Amino acid sequence: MKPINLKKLAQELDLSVATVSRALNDRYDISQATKDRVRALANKLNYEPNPYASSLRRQKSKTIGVVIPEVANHFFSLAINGIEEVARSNNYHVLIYLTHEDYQRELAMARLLASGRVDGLLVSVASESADFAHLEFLRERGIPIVFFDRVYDEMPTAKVTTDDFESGYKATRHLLEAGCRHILHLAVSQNLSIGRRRMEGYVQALADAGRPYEESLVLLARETKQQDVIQIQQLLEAHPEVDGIFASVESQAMSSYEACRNLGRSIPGDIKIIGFSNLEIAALLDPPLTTITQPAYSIGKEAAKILFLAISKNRVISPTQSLVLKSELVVRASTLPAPQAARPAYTLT
Amino acid sequence: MKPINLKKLAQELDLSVATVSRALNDRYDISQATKDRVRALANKLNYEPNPYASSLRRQKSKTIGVVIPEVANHFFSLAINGIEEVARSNNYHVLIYLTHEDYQRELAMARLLASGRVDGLLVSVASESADFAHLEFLRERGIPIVFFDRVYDEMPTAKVTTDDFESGYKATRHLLEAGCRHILHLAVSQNLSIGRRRMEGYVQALADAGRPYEESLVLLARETKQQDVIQIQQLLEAHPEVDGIFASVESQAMSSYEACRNLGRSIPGDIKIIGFSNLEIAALLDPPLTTITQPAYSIGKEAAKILFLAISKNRVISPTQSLVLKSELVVRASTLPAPQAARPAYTLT
DNA sequence: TTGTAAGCGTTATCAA
DNA sequence: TTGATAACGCTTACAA
Repeated sequence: MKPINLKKLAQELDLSVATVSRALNDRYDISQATKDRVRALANKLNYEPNPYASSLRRQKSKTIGVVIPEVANHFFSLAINGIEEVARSNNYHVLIYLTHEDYQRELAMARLLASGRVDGLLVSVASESADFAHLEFLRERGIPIVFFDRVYDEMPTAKVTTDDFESGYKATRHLLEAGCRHILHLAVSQNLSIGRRRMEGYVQALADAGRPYEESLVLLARETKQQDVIQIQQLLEAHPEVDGIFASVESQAMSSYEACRNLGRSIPGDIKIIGFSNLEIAALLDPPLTTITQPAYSIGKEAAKILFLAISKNRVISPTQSLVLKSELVVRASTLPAPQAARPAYTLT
Repeated sequence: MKPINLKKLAQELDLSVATVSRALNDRYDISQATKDRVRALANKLNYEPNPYASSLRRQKSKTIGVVIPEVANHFFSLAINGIEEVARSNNYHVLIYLTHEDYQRELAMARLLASGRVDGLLVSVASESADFAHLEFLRERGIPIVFFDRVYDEMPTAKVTTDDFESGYKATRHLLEAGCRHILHLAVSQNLSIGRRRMEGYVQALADAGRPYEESLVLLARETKQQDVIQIQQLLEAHPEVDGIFASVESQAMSSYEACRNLGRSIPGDIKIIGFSNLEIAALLDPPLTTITQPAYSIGKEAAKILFLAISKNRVISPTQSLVLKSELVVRASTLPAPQAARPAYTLT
């Protein structure tokens, strides 16, 4: 069954297509009587306007795009929740694109979005991406872009991030205060500014504590989780002095748990671990994981709000609209300082 | 800067719009020479066709919709991964709609999708939904629908599910074999066939073991996680005989852990727990959680494949294309039978 | 092999 | 207050 269109409604009502269109759009120049008649029939026949005809004519897609590295990740799925919420309340639709951290895919997606498919874009860039001409191109085409979390610093637009330097600093200082002397940093790609900032926080905290920064104690994520685990194990064996791990990526904290388990190192007895994470169940891990938790839902929501402000006002987004939200340090047993408390009773909070 | 369109290309090349269009679509009736000329300029100017004009004319949106209850849930985010993979390889775009288990939202979304916005739909219905007229309506409008996991049984289309009866049975029998006598079932809404099937498996396993089915030992999920925890605690206090929990919903297993912890019940000493879950870190929980794990990525992928078969062949989907994939029982410490092994050494696998 | 023109369904402009 | 008509950018008969 073909969908109803304006023409059919118009025929049925013995009105012109234009009048029907205006009635449905509640224009001032149509009489209440006809509006009522038109709406009644439209409802009865379940008329729904063809979005593409409308988009073509209005040059508005009523759609935004969300480009993220990954969706099977609590941070991004919470962010999507926030984004979807705002989009829905603006009667917008959401197209999802996953880059899987692959620059080529990000490039291909940018191409596809260049011709009006979306009215705006929320982007968290792939860690592989070093060149951003594809995003510049979209901006030149007039598509507003708001970055969140993994931002492309140089573009003069709004970015919603967290206090990554402070978080890296806090995390490292927390480990130092818990008695760690040799802290392994499982870092985010240094292509990304969040990676560099967290790293800077780490380095600064070490310096402030009079501890040396050792390049050999920094690892980047590999392709697969299994490779991460192996990589961490090898480093822990080569550097038995390591007594703390700061994971800047959620999955790396989990890999660290596995590596420690495989090597028979106790947490937090032998090694203390802190990780960036949005997993609700961090508290249920063995041992409960101390986390830096980002306000992922809010990040998505605020980024979307900024985007819709630009879309609705038809204005360029200014970098001054950028937002830096605060992450939270949630201390749990994986960084417990006292050796005698290495295995807290299960019934403790 | 306005995007380039066919007209501009045509002017520049001194060709007609039609010829340019045909050249770009690689039609047989255009000479290689012009094809080359056209493509060269299109590339140079970064021409990208307007998708909505094309959709309008071809009556094809090159877009599918995914309607799911929630994205911040490992099962669904893995399924999306599978879906996105297949969509991308078919050069399709993916619109995401989250119902948050709310029937009204599902209804509103169905309306929006009724007029050609998508060429097909992948749906996992909200647990609140009892009436499915909105989905029937979409089908009548000629939009192919494939259900996955949370299916609407009565519609004659393909459904991709897992062996829910068997899984419910296996989970319950596993608890019984581990020595449980009174098993609490944290069930999925009985509106949903997966809810009913898992329940039937639970009931059958009890019957086969000569155990009675007690209605009071079945709970449904509440609005919030906190409510779930409280509800479970209350039941455990009212029914101190409960020594096993079968959670048909991932989050309910976590709530059970919290409830047990709050009440000082040891797992698996006092209470053994098994849960449907796609969390990779089930093994890192305290204690590691025994799970029924669904092949979420494959479910998404297979459902999408069926949908694209229908879209590309322009054929109706037959219920006979339905697929039932197998879930896996992964035994871990949360259901360890022997009391002396209630707290396995940390270094054990 | 290429051009002309119609049409997809909607909205905007102008006239009545 | 309503109607006729053009236009959004693309594809496709049909003509040349």
